[in-house]
Amino acid sequence: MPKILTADDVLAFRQRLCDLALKAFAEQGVEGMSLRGLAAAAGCSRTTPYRYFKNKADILAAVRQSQFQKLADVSESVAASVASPSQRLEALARSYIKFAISSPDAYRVMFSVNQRDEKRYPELVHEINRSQQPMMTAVSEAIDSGDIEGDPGNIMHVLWAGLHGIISLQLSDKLHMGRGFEELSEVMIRALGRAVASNPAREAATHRVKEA
Amino acid sequence: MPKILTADDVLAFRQRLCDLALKAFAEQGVEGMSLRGLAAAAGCSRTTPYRYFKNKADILAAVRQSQFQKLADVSESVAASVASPSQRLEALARSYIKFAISSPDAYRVMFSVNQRDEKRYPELVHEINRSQQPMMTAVSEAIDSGDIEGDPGNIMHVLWAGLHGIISLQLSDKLHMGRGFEELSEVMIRALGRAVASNPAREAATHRVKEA
DNA sequence: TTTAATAATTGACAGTGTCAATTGACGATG
DNA sequence: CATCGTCAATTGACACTGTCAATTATTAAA
Repeated sequence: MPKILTADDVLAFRQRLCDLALKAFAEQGVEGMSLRGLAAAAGCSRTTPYRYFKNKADILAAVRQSQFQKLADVSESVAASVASPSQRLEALARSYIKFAISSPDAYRVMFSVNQRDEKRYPELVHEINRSQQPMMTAVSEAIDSGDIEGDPGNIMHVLWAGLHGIISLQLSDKLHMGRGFEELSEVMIRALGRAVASNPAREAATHRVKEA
Repeated sequence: MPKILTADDVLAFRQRLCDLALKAFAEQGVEGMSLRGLAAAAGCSRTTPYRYFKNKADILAAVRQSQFQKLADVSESVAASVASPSQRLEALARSYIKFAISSPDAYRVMFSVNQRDEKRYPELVHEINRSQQPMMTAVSEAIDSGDIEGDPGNIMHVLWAGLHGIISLQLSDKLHMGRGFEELSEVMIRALGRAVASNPAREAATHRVKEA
């Protein structure tokens, strides 16, 4: 162990702890993710992590930030590869779903965790925003091109809400039937696309569940 | 304190503890909801709750069961008051949203809580199912009447996923703009209605749901 | 080699969930 | 009325946890 930690050493150990934390979270939930257990798994003493993180909440925030960063990266990459705003929206939705399903524990730690004082971690907030921006931009462009009408933030949130809802269902095993999830994803994606494409002002005050 | 506890006494104390638990959860989250704090608030000693509940998880399950029971009751009541399946679906969606928004803490404890081994609490599972059944029934009836086509469970889940997504957004303060939530709710409700009513088989051969 | 800085460890404390042993209250019984 | 036996309630205790202060170990600089 060197006397002076290089910045790389610090980052490496932080990343190592984050990986162990995610694994512990996946296996035993937030409760089971104990600092002492983490330290033991890392092969160091109990309080060593305190030199790299302020406290337990700090570690959790770092874990979440790291995962949101991954999601942001892949989203930006997907967004850069599709020109048409509407097709880009669909591609983003699919990659979002793929990300969640292929890393269920990451998705869980990102969203199913106490986000009471999230704003105390500006870097985390930044990554969260960055992960949403590609979808936001696609919606804005669709609005500019006249395909959609409404507030970009709100529309983006509706899309995201639908995705999040169906992903949550899948991750908590509410969908038993094997290929139910793929079908539902398609239904949801198209339903939301249709919601975006419609003009609520025209249909005015009466809302219908069914339309002929 | 009487020597022999009547069944009513037991239920009363359980309910009392559940109320205190919900309050603690609302104020300090799951972590802050400590058994000792609960006991102190109830005016009894630390281990007295152990005579009424097996452990902490048991209390949480009871709290959630109690809330799901409320939701099931109001849903059944709403369902009984609307004959038309499609209108009933819409009414159920609105009452569902109203329930969540007027009791945000209850909603949070119902869904944003570690549901790892939920199946170990059959009564809780029963209330959860009961809370979903009115919507399920409405969807089934809509299918029987030919308005909709597809698997009732899956369609119900899509509806629920959308509602849950937008409610989650609202409860975590992601929607800043004052009346954003009402607008989004309307968009979501109509979008989902349209999803149910549409026939994707015509658009693409891979997925199906259908229209009137 | 000595020194000063800093990484890492250990000690300690308050707080938690939980079980075992103890105390306390009360209806039934002699 | 006094005693007993039962069950509710309390206290004691243990193994945990997060976290800070004090201590030790390590190593670059002098």
